[in-house]
Amino acid sequence: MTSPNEVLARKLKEHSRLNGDDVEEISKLSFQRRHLDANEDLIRQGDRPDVAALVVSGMVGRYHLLKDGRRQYLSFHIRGDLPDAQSLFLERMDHAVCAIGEAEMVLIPHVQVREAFKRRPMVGFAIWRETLIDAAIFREAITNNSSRPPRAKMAHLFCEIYYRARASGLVSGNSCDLPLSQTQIGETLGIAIATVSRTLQALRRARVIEFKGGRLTVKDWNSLVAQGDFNPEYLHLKRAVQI
Amino acid sequence: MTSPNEVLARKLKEHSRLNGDDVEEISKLSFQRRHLDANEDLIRQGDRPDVAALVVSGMVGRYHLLKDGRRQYLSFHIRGDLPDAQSLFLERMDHAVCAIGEAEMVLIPHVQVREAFKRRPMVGFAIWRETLIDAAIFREAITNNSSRPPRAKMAHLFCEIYYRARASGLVSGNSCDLPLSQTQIGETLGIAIATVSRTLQALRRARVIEFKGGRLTVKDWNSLVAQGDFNPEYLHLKRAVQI
DNA sequence: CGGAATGTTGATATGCCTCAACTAAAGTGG
DNA sequence: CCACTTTAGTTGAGGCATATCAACATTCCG
Repeated sequence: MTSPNEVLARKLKEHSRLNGDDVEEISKLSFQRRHLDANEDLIRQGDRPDVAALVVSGMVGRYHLLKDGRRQYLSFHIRGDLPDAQSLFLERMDHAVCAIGEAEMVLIPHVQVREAFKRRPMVGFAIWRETLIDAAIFREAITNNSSRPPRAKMAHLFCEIYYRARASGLVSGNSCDLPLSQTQIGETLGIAIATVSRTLQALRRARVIEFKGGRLTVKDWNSLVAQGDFNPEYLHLKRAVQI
Repeated sequence: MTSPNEVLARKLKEHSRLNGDDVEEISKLSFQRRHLDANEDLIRQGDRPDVAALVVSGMVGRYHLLKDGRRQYLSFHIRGDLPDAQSLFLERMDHAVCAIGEAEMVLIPHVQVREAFKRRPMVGFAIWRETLIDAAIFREAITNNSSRPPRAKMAHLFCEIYYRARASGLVSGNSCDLPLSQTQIGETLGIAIATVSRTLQALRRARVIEFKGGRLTVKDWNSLVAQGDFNPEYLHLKRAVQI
């Protein structure tokens, strides 16, 4: 059983060079565990957290709440991700974080993380880099949601989720967890649920993916990449992932 | 005439607390000047910059280049902004930066900035915060482009630009520079140029804004805010700006 | 002054949304 | 464990907003 500290160190190593002392510093972080039921909010818009959350298992999503109550999902996070790392330096949450399916989290006090930065600047830079990759993912979402037709949007979303899962060792065979509902996919890509349903069926019929029971199965990666115009460079991983 | 160092310090103070030593450290940064013609690229997708760019005057934009040659603009930057601060920790550019109208830039070597972080961690945290606010702006763009009709999108865009200009002291009377073409507005919001033209006219007819000659004039701020569902909290400024 | 870039306008087409009715699956309590 | 309720997904019909296309007007700039 890997500890949350190891989970974090492993994730940071996907993009950053950490030496023994850095990993040692990470291993000293203490934390509190937190279980999330499906759909439960971890943080709400306007909150002022004093802990940083780390995903240990399951999936969480970030979202904006609109005036009329609708949601706009912004990103999804898996094991090793820090979905609210920004709260280290931005007081108030400008968005919320909720569980997609059940999730196990770990909460690390901000003060501890800042102490770690002082002793080991590389740890700070690695987490900074993590937040910069987040930003790159947001940029890609702008492009995806603004300039591609529904089928390409969806293909791109699946590519990103699958690729990141793969990089984190969460793909088995050719499938990974993805406990999103079709409604949530619509709220992510800015398309109506009816369109989500029909587009999914088209992708299924074309034998590109399978998606049911909260799992995504990729049957034809090359086709999915082509249809989503997916180029993983924006994820800034140290080494390209083999799929 | 304010120096680029002062421009940067002033900007960072919009969201971060810096003491005399921090400002002193910023004032020691040396740099190279760079003029950009309208539409000239500063950096391209794939580049590996070893300097960080600071906008001294004018406006620059970040954009993705799509397979078919179209552009998706991601954000716009004014005096004091660091449009490629991320390059401090992400080697390769996943997007390009170009001038919107003419712009004066200053290029600060990465090594110098990193030295400043070592001596004055608060300077590093302030720039980190700056990149986190960037990310918040990207998130807002996801929501804007994905879940609002054209008129609201455009109103929101104008709100953000005007509000940020105001915070940086770049509004005179009730107008600020905005040298975007209608084509570029379309490439920002993901709407066709014909729609941009018609929507602009609607906003003009409603006496909400004026937009010509590269300047944006806000005639009815409250109406613009209402139509764009604009809430400036995501900009994370220390104090709300009076408009 | 002439040419290119930018913006305007109208006509037409269509992709996606909306709505509604239905089916299937999942969760709940007796 | 089954009946019932709720939630999630599917399907079709229809309308509308926005894209597309094309012609024209205007502004900018050399």
